[in-house]
Amino acid sequence: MKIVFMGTPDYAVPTLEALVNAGHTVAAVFAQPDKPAGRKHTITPPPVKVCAQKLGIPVYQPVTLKNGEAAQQIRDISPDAIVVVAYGKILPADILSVPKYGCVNAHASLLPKYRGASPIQWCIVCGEQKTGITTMLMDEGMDTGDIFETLTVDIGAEETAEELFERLAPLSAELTVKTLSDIESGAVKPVKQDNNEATYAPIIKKEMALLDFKEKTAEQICNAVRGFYSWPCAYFFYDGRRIKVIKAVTAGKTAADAGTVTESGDRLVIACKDGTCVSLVTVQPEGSKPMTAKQMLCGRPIPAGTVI
RNA sequence: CGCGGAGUGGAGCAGCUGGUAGCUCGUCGGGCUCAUAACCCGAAGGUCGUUGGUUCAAGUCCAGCCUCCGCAA
Repeated sequence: MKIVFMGTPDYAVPTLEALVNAGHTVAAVFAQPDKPAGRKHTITPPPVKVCAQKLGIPVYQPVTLKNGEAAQQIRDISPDAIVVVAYGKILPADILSVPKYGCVNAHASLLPKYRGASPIQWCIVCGEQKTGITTMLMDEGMDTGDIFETLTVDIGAEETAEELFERLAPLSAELTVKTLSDIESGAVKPVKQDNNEATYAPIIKKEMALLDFKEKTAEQICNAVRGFYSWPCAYFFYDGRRIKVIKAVTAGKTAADAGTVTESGDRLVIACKDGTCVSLVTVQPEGSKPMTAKQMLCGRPIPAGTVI
């Protein structure tokens, strides 16, 4: 099949590679424009672009798809299908209508649950035990297209978003290749989503990862720590300094008010909502490397009784 | 030239206005105890990232370099 691939981050790279390995002709790759990144603000190309160049595929990085220019470029290429994985832009109707097989998107959730930009993180933050990959025929909405196929996976009890990303990326590639083949052979028909079941996974903002020990249970805190790792990373403030929480586990019950530090020594335990307790195992104070809570307390004590 | 923090005994930190270093934890030895990760006593262990400069004297001031990290993107 002649394909135009659209994707940007690491997560999309395995799919691009899989398409090529499956024998498809990837005629062009669309990725977000290069952006300044890192401590020095060096202009950095997105991973998909790097991969495409290595494969010798022409790369397009339009700032917008809405002015018709990209649509014309794609019409000139005249692909059988457009495959979209974590591209980061909504495709306008004049692009959606170009390929005869339509635009196929692999979304990292079990649609219609967790539509939106950050399904993987929110699944974990919300304490889901299962998630998956859904391939769908894109329409103009946000992940509202008709579903082709799904693939379900269990989420590990201690799995972080970063780990889940790495696990899902190749599965996404696998399902995408399968779906394309099934579309071509007519083995699969798109099925409408049940909009009443839809939930949303909005793009994550830094502030969302601020831990509130008073309003969340220990379990919710732990889920947030896992789900927001490694970006932006769950955190709280103490003494004016931001402290990231890398790893946390639940730690029984207490009668102390939520937000109170109940143990400060070998462990750092904080009371949460409903009498639950969370033990912060690995933390990273602003400006420092990650360390155990015990190590941090040696040099920067947080006395028991302190209310966070 | 995006902003900022940091490199001090095994770990995490303190050390203000310059006169050879301190805290918590750990380690080792001893003691208490039925016992202990608890407690008490004691000990070991640091060319203070690196280079050069200022000075009678620098971890402490100045300049350069290396490395790490947070923000931002």
